[in-house]
This record gives sequence, C-alpha cells and structure tokens, in this order.
Amino acid sequence: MDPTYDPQKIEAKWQARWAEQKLFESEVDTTRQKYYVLEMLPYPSGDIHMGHVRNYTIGDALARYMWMKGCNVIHPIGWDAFGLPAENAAIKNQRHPSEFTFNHIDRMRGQLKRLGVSYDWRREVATCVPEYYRWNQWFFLRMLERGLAYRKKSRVNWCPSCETVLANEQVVNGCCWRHEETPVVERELEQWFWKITAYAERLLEDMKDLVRWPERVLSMQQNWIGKSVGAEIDFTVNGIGERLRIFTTRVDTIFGCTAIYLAPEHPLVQKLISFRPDPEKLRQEAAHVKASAVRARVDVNLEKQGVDTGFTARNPFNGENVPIWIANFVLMEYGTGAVMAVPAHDERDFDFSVKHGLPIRTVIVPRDGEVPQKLEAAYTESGANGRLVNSGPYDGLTPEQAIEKMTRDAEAKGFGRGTTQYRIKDWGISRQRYWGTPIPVIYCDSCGIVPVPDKDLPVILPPDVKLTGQGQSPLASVPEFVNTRCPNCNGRARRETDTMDTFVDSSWYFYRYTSPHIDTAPIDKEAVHYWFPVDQYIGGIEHAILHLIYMRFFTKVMQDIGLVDFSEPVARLFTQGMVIKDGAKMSKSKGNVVDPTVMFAKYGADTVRLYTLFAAPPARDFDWSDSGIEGAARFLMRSYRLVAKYAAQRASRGGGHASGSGSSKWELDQLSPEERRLIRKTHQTLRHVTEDLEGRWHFNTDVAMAMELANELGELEKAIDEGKVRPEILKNSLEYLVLVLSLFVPHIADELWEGLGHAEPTLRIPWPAYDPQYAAEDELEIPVQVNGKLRGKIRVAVSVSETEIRERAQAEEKVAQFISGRQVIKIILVPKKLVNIVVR
RNA sequence: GCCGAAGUGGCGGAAUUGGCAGACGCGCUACAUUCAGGGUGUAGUUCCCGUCAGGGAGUGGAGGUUCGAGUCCUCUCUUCGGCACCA
Repeated sequence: MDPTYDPQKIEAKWQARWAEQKLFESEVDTTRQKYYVLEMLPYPSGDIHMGHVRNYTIGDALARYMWMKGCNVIHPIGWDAFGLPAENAAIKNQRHPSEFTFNHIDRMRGQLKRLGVSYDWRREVATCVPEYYRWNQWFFLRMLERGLAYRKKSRVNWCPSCETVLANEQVVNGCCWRHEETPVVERELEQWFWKITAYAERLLEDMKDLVRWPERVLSMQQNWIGKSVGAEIDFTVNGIGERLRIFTTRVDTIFGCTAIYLAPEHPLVQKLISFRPDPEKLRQEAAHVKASAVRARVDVNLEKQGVDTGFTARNPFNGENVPIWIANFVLMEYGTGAVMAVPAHDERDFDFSVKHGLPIRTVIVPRDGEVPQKLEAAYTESGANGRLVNSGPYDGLTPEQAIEKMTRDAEAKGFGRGTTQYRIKDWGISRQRYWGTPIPVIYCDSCGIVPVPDKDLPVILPPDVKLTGQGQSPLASVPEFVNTRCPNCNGRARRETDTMDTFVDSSWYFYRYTSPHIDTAPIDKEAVHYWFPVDQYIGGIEHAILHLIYMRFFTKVMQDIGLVDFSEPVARLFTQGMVIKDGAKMSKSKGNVVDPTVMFAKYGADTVRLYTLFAAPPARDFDWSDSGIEGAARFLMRSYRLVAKYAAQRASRGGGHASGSGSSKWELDQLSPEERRLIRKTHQTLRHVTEDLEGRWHFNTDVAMAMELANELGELEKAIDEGKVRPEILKNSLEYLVLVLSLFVPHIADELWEGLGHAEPTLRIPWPAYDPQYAAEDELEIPVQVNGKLRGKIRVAVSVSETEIRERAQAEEKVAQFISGRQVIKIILVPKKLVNIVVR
C-alpha cells in the first residue's frame, strides 16, 4: 500500500482490477436472491453532468450494499440514443447524427467508468441501433393489432424550435419541454396515436400497488390522468332540433342551469351561424371569442368573453329553454365541448353571468339554513351539507343523493348517462424528424394502411438522408425508403415517413437489459421473470409524468399481450433532488456549470462521489459549493493516512493476508476504556449505516457517522500509540470503517482494504452485522429534571445488557439529592435519556 | 383555486419512536507550525447579558396537548414544485 495518497492512481488501479475480475457481472441464478438496481438511462449529450454523478452514485451505494448483503445484483446502464440534439448538431455540422451519438456514447462511457460505478457493461444497450429499435416497431405492430395504435387528423402541439410535434406530456406551461422559451403552436396534422386513455383507469387503479413510490409522483400522475366522474345530458336545440350533449360532474345543480356554453371550436357553432338570418354578425363575434380563447391558453387569467348565439336549448329535466352562448373558457378537448352554466354554484359561471346579465338561480341551500342573501356566497353552499331546492321532484335530497337519482332517471328516460372523463389524452407518437424509430407502416392506394409484416422488421433507418430541419419528415425525401411494395397486394405503395417519439425507446429499455442480445423477441421471458420487478429505480423528478407514466402504460400492454406476468415494473422509486449552483439550476447560459470531469481531475472520483452524498440528503436539491468539496477531500486524506499508518505497522510486523473481516468477540469488562469507546463508536456507525441503507436513505448522515468514527480514531491516536488499544481491536475498527466507506468511495476503500491485508475487493466481503451490545451506550450522564425543570445530571453506570428496571432503581437512589424532602408524585424515566421527578 | 413538499446558526445540514436542539461538514476567530502565503494541527464558534462562574432567549408566527414539543393537534404566514377557466 502506497503511503502517499494519490487518488488518480488508486482509482485507475482498482477500475482495472474490477474489470479484470468481472466483479460486477451477474447471471440468472435461482438459488440466490436477486436485486435489480436501475438508474434512468442518460441521453448521450456528450459529457456527464453532476445530476448524473449524483444519480449513479446513489445507485452504486445501494448496489454495492446489496452485493455485500449476498444478493445477486443486476446493475445495468445504457443510452437513450435517439433524439433531436444529435439531429440538430448533424444539420449544423453536415454530419450524420449517428456519428455524434456514438462519439458521445464513447466519451460518456469513459466518464462513467472513471466514476467507478458498478455496472455490468456486457448489458449495455443503445436505443438507436436496429437490434433495439426493431422491437419498438414490433411493439407498434402489436399495438396496431389490438386497436391501441390509430391514425387521426387532429390539432396537435407543434414546437417551432424542434420542428416537430409534441405529445401533451411534453408541453410544459404552454412551451416545449426542451425549449422552455418556445411557445407551442397548434397544427392540424395526421398523426399516429397510442391509446393510453384505454389504460387510464388501470394506471390509476394500480397506484395502490406502488406503495414504495413517492407520494409526490403518484399525486402528479393522478393530476395528470385527471379522472372526473359525472354525467352527460342531452339538451335539444330549439328551432333546428339538434341534440346538444353536455358533460357535468354536478348534475344535481341542473335545475339551476340558466345557459349553455359552447367551446368556440364546437361543431354546432358553425351550424348555428348558418341558421341565423344574419350569419355574418355572429360569425365575426364567434371568431372574436375564438381568438380570445387561443390567447387564454397562454395567458390563463384572461377575461371571460362570450357571445349569445340567439338560439336556445331545452333542458330535459324541467323543459326550460335556456340561451346558448359561445364562451372562450370552454375547452373543446374536454368532455363534450359544451357545458351547462349554473351561476349559483360555480364561480366561473357566476362571473360570466354577472358580466352578461344572465339570471342566477339557487338550487342548493345549507341544511336547516336559509337561502344565502349574497349571491356571491351561494356557490360555496353546494357542498355535502346542502339540500336541493327549486328542483322539482328532487327537492330535499342531498347533492350526493340527487346526483345518483338524477343520473338514473336520465338513463331511464334516455336523455343522459353516467360517464367518466379523463384529462389524459392519447399519446401522439409521430415525429417529423429523422433520428428516431421508423414507424412500420405502409400506405397502399388499394389496401390502405398496411402494417409491415413482422418478418420484414426491422424497417431500417436509411443512412443517407439530407437533413434540413425544415419541418417535414426527412425520410420523405429518400425515394428508396419511401417507395415500396404493398405487403398485401404487391402494388406500389409508400412507407410512413414519420419516426417515433423517443419516449417509446425508454418505455421498455429496462427489460432489454436482462437479455440485451436476444434477437427472436424483445425480451427473454425467463430472464425477465427472474430479475423483475425492478427493486429500486432511481432518477430525477422531471420524469414524473413523462417517462414514468409511459413506462407503466407499456408494461400493462406487455402484460396484456402475455409478455410479462405483472402489471407494474418498478417496486420502488426514488426521486433524487437536483444539483444546483448558487441557487439556480446549472446551465451553460448561466455559466454556473460544474463539470464532473474537471472535479475528477482535481480531487478524484471518490471525493466527488463522497461530496455529492454528504452535502444533502439525496431526495433534496443540493447547492454545489466549491469549498464544501474540500472538506470531503480532507476527510478522505485523513482516513487514508490513518489506515495507512496502521497498515504500515502491520506490514512491519510481518502480517500476511488475513482472511475475512475479524468478527472477534470481546468481553466488555475486559476492555480498556479506550477500547470500549472505539468498539462502541464502530458498532454505532455500523448500526446507523445498515439501518439507513435499509430504507431511509439519508446518506449524508452515514458519511457523517463515518467521519465521527474517523475522528474518534484520530482522538484515540495517542492512546493507540501507547498500546492502550489492542491491535486486533484497532484492526477490527479500521476494517469496519473501510467497509462502510466502500459503499461511497469504493476505490479508496479497496486500496485501504488491501492495505489491511485482504486479497479480495470489498464488494466480495459480506456486509458485517453490528452487535447491539457493543452499539449500546454503557455509561450515561442522565439529566434530571424536577417538575420539568433541569436540575442537574446523574451518572448512571448501566450495563448494556441491563433492563429499564435496573436503571430505574439506580435513578431512584440518586433522586433524593434533587428533591430536598418534597413529596414525589411520580418519576418519569426515559431509558438512557432522562429522569424527570414530579414533586408537590 | 386544487394537490404535494419544505421552513432549524453566517452556510449545507443533524436530531429515525415526543426526551440534553444545532451531530457532521463548510465558513469564521485565536494560537502553534522559528518569514509571508498555502497546508496541517490545537482550541473556540446559535443568539443576548457576564472577564469567569453562570443566567436568559431560541427550530417561520399565534394558540393548544404534555412532566417534557423542532417532532403531536388547531389556526396562520412564507417559499418551492405539480395541475389549472377540466365544467
């Protein structure tokens, strides 16, 4: 063992040795408990960033712990390799996207290896190769077979910067998720969709199994799916006899309906205009409302505007005729695009009615209460405590009862029905870009849409394509690709030229890791059966409703086609906080980026890893501090010197290789005070770290405990040198310190471990059990309170194996000195913590 | 507006079941290391009063439960995140 601490040298040495020993490779082994540690796969952007370092360091600590616990650990990594940045770079530099992508992968692979993460590199997957994306196409065909893929012309989100369509999930605050400054515009396009809405209920329902997922993620997904239970009611448009269907969650208030509002895009609008004697005026006004609605999508607090169509609709419940308005706040995409206005019990309807002088009728009043005098307050009284009034046969019912009865009645009479609406929309997967999976579909003039047969997969992305980024599918300009034969009739046909959303790639990559090279199916069922579910998934919160909902959807489809026999792929999810600098997200434009590779060069990878774990609990955001990392570096240097010193002494005594870690037992009363102190601290550290890794995951406190143990060793240095601590006890403590460190700083730990005389790397060493006897306090200074006031302390020598009874007796003996003759009412003794004497 | 998370020293944070608030680290101060700087070591470092001894206050705010509250309950303020004219 080298007495001088040179992290670069140590890290290179151990990385080479681990690779040579194939230390992180695992295979299916049904005799052993498996454990699947998964981190979200990176996009090969060129260089890893601190978020990656944090993500993979957390995963690595867990993976190493599980290895040492004796589990058969799978810990894979891959590349989310399709996507726009490579295509854009390719356009700019007149090169091929694959060139960028593979260069970046090579570079980032090197950086990850430099970080020393325990990956099984044989399982590496890149999503941009035909061996992978052919299975995206295969899944597409299965979706098509099951009616889950369909083509539809619709208004879609278009990002002018990406020059392509975006899914709803990829629009954030009206802007593109990649271009936060670029507002999304709407375009009418023919697109492929995947019917995720068919799984909305199951996505909600199965959340009950995700007990080890963060509440936050589940609630975000729940919001996103946006289930609301209500009813559709058919009104009739007077004069033209047309049916007008509305959706409401509050059918109980329908007797308070004083108008119908249509979304500006509602198909009935054009019809009503045409029936007007003076169509032009209404047409202009309607266009005006529509324009304001478009603005309202960007600016949410825009004023409510509307126009009366002059037509009325008949309320089937009471036969009343109410005016039909066009209103800018009604969404065509939600429900039926038409709503009933109940101004007395809905704030928006109230505002609108006041503005346009529409009547307001209260139909729900508080139980035993009076009709509210102030109309503004009325809509607050529509809750569970209310009773219906002015509602004909339904008077006196609670809203809950009324909803049920009115829905039943509407169904019986045929003018309505109970329905459920979801906010989530089908997943639009078509992208008008090149660097993605070709959609395996052929258009034939005589046969229509024809799926590419399985035997013809993969549909290879043609390498020679002129990339312009001009907003149309680049594949359309490659005749050899486009022009093909119909698999049905062998007639002339054209291929689909759009590619798939890259979120398709990441929806199932973690299955592929378990059998990355199989070429007869997307996954090997046996391997998946053994390794799944993923025991621990770790990644950023930003994917809460993108990747993490698509992935769940995909698994359910896979279950339905018999590929897997479970419905949720991830048992436990951990979302780490962001790495920020000076209170802001790191970004090139802000110039506050901390480059991990620069830090590796300056401090070594272990120091960077240690600092990212130590600075904050993993779930929280952490603000990078350049001086903070110095502390981590100092600690490692100190620990290294400490162990090196005793390793050197050992070597000079001629110690050869030792076997395993010494788990010797010592009688407590035969230990010197220094030995007791050291052993206690050692086992306390072990206890803390073990319990923390079993669930709490506050790695910052684990590192702090290791620091305390090292500090304790430092403080005892003189006593140790004087021989007050037996060498075997010292060695035992040092070994446990090193094993704890091996989770966080594996290179240095292995170097130290070797220095302590062990041949095997720490990963192969069983995680040591702490001994509760040693971990317990054995001599305590207990604060004594009288009537809750701190009055002093007593020293109580508590044998660690003793019970509370003994402690109580000792405490009571000593209590007298604190009460000076007053009557004791009770003594509250918190074991090992505190004595409180309550006196009169 | 709805949902979720969080408020503790100069800073990052600790206190797992209510039991010595501020572990660990950064920063700072003093001293040592026979120049400076750096490094390293030692001591100190919540605030206020006090030379010391010691005393008082203190976990966003106001109440409450309890012998005892950062932790539990009620109300409230602030910050961050998600959803949002969703009928």
